[in-house]
Order: sequence, then C-alpha cells, then structure tokens
Amino acid sequence: MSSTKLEQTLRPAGQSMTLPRQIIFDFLVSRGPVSVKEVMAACLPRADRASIYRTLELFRRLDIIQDLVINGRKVVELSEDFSSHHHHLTCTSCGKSIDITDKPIERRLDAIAEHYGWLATGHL
Amino acid sequence: MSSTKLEQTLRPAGQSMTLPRQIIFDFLVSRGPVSVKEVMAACLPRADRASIYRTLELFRRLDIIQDLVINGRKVVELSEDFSSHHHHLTCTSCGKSIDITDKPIERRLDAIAEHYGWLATGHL
DNA sequence: ATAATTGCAAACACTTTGCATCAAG
DNA sequence: CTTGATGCAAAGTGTTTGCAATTAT
Repeated sequence: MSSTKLEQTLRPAGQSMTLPRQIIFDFLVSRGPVSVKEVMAACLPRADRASIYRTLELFRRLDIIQDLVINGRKVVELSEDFSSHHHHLTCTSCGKSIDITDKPIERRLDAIAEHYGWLATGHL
Repeated sequence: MSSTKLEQTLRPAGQSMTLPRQIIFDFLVSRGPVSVKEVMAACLPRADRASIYRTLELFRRLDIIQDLVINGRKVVELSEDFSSHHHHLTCTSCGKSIDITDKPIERRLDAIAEHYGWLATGHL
C-alpha cells in the first residue's frame, strides 16, 4: 500500500497498513473532532464495528488520535503530529467549534507549569 | 431537610431536596473530579443505580456539576458555582491532578474570544 | 508460509426506561 | 393529600472478546 504519513507511523510500531485503518484515518483527516458514533456511521460497513474500536484504540496508543470533550460531547481528533496544535472555540448555541491557536496562551501555560515545578508536556 | 447550598439550588428549580441527591452531592464535595464508576462505588446501594444516573443528569442540567476528561478519563466535578473556577495540572505518570488558578490565562482567553468576535462564557 | 488483522457473533458493561411504591411539600 | 422521586427489573446501547477466515509481509 502507498507510503503515507499513517504508514510511516504504523510500520515503526510493528503494525500493518490495512484497509480498515486507512478508511478510518481518512475519515478523521476529512473531518474535525468526531464522536465514535460518527466514525461508525461513516466507516460501517466498510470496516467492522470491532475493527473500528480496535483501530481507534491502536491510534490512541500510537498517539495518532486523542480524546477530548467538546461541549459535553466526547470526541476524538487527530493528535498534534497529524494536525497542528490548536484550541477550540465552541458556540454554546449551535455546538459548532472552530480551531484557534495563540502563542501567548502556550507560553503562559508553560510558565505556570514551571512555577509549580512541573514540565508541561501538553494540555487540552 | 437542612438549608444547604444544594437545597438553595434545587428549590428555585422546582426540585425536591432528597436523601439520594444529598448523598451524591456530599460525595462530590468530598472528592475532586470523579468518574461515574467511582460515584457508583461510593453511593451504591444507599442510592439506586437509576437514581444516581438521574441525579447526575439533573445536577448537570442545573449546572451543579460539569463533565470533563482528564487524561483520557471521563469524569464529573462540581461546577464553578459550587467550587471555584480552576484548571488542572495532571501528572502523566501517576494520573493525579492538582487544581490551579491563573488570572493572566483567564484574561488572555477573554481577549482571544473577543478577537474572534465571540463572548467567552466559559472554558475548560 | 506465517503472523497479524479482520469480520462475525456472543458476551459483557453501561445507561435508560416503565411502573409500582414511597417520600416530600 | 398530591405530586414528584425512588427502587427495582427489564430493555436498550455501547464496547469488548474468542475464534475461524482473511490479508499483509
């Protein structure tokens, strides 16, 4: 199969590049943060329900995706290595969110961590 | 029943002050962010499983609690009206988290929202 | 060829619902 | 008393697991 960014992550981890994994990954790339239910709706029956769960778990373990909650909705999105680090601005009326970035916030978070004697490895 | 902060929130909403609700609320006050499973473990069988779900849903609706994900764990914690606004510093090794507050962060978030023409009503 | 991954079906866990009983106002 | 909340049991969803068949290397 073609040498994509996905494959470059799977191979070193001793994982195979397979069609279900590609299908799920492609969907995640095409959409922003999505719920598991949305992944199901989009990938079934091309990928089996069990394979979807197993793939999401694998992607999570390889840090290809990360979980988060937006407006009380548990969703999954590509991690920073596959998209870029950002935050979300979410409308409390319609639920839609947009991605934002802000250097000062990042710097301040690092400073806070340092103040407490921690090393900020990441944040939501 | 006694006039607690909880009761002062339930009454105006036309809700009764009941023992199960008190039990669950007390547990949430005594502990920080906890998973539903932990609430179950602590409150069963004094409160019924169904009552626990119904109460958490009610608390959520009355903004007594809020959901969030800490380190991939979906948890619930008292909202700002019942604790004070804060953020979490979470250790990636042991999973423990501590509460922190930081004015500059708050101000910056407000500024960002304004920049996008939004009004920041809250954030995680 | 062989080892890993998949699809299917069954098991399991979690959450919600209907309804009779009980408690709060 | 009257209405709303509870406990129980059953139904409904969501997630995980075992295993034979399939696919990647």
